[in-house]
Amino acid sequence: MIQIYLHDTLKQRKVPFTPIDTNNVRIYVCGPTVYDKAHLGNAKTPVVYDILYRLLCQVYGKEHVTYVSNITDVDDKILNKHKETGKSIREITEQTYNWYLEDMAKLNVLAPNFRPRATEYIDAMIELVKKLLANGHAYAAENHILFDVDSFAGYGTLSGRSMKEMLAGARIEVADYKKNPADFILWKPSAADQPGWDSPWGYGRPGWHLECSAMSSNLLGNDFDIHGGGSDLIFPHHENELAQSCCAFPGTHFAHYWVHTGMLMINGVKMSKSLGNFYTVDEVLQKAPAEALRLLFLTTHYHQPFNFTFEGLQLAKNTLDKFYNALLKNQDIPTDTVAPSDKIVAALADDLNTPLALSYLHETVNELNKAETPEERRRLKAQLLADAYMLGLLYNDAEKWFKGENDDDETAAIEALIKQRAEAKKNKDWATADAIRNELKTRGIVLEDSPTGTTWKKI
RNA sequence: GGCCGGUUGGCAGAAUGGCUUAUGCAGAGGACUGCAAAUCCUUCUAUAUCGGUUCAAUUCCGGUACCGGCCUCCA
Repeated sequence: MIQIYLHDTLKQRKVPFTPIDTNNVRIYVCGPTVYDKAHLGNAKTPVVYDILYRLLCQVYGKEHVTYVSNITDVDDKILNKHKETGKSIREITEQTYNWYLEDMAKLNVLAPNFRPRATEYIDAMIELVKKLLANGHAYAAENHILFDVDSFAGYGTLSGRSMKEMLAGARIEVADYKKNPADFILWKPSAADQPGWDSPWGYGRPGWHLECSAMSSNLLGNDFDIHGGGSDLIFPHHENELAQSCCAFPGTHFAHYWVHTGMLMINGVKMSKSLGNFYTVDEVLQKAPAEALRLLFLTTHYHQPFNFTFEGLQLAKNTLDKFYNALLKNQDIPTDTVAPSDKIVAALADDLNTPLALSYLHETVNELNKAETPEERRRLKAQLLADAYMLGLLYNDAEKWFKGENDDDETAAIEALIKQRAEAKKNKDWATADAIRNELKTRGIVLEDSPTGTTWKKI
């Protein structure tokens, strides 16, 4: 069994990955807060973990991997959206959730085993707060329940900062009822017109970090293998999850490996809602197929910041044109199901080196283009598709990739013109032949002549 | 201010204590083609900077510069 290496945030270096139980490898990834259409950053992270999921399935077997990715559907941003638009909370979260699922499907992200929603785990969260109060890690102040940071010696280890450092440059406005400025909210009161649930501490709602602790322990157990998310979640979100989970379940370690993805940048600046420099997945997909966006995400190592440009998106599209062109030329070759190549698996096992894996894909495509015998083509085509599957690529039909969804009339019209041109070519009437080709080109259709005839593609 | 990460050719982006530093795009030349397109072949260009360790560093260590992230909601 191949050894997987991952960059662990806790150890701040690449380490060999050893699951707690190879029969049930468990991974939890923080999903989006559903209050608005997903932006590119919201899409990049699930694409990265989709690769990790595919790798874990390949190495340990699909039935031995449990992948959980949550949906945050209780949050003040949703509340604000409700105030702005007048739409009900339920309407906002349902709609946004469905948009998110559509985006994920377009990006060929495999469904996790569970997509738990925070509102379905309120009882579990209340239980967690009770435990923390009972064992002295939480306290009540002015109707809030707060986590007592000083009660957990390990606080700050994940994000690699000491309490002193955090306070040094802190810009937080500190509520005066906090014993320590870093104490964070486990449960807060809701006004009558705000969403809330009855609890031992009155009508209220959970603090942000609580849901992931509750859902991970319910679905994966108190100790599980990998916890993932964007690097902007390291502090305070993951630090706080870690603290409250370890304190609620003494003797457990919560996640054994922490994996974080680099931020998506626009013109060298982190893309974020608060800065307003963001693109939604939706609007980007108006300009290129989803697969091009997926491939673009994989051209940079996940741990690095990723700079998004529309030029890059176009290059990714061109790369896929090259790949699909090779598949198109070998359409008639039967597709065998084979295992992914050792090289691809090794590249991904080395902390998800997707750029290296992509370079192998290029090599295979080049070999396929050069292959002379049907046996060779058959072998290389199968290899290419198996390798591409590990990256979640080449999931489209080659012919559809180039021709799109056309109605029969359009197709017939194009083919009639190609037939006319073939006649002209036969008579060496190059002027007519070129005129037809140019006419089609203005309609975005490119012709390719070959010894066996002429094929067409949409650009 | 504190903590963390980065700096590889025209661009994107891997890898590596020494041998030819991938891969893709772009550029140059060629094959194929009626001409194209697609494809194939050949080819030019890079390790921020200054020190240290070493027989040998782009790679390890330290300083400097620049860039970015986190420290507040964020994937």
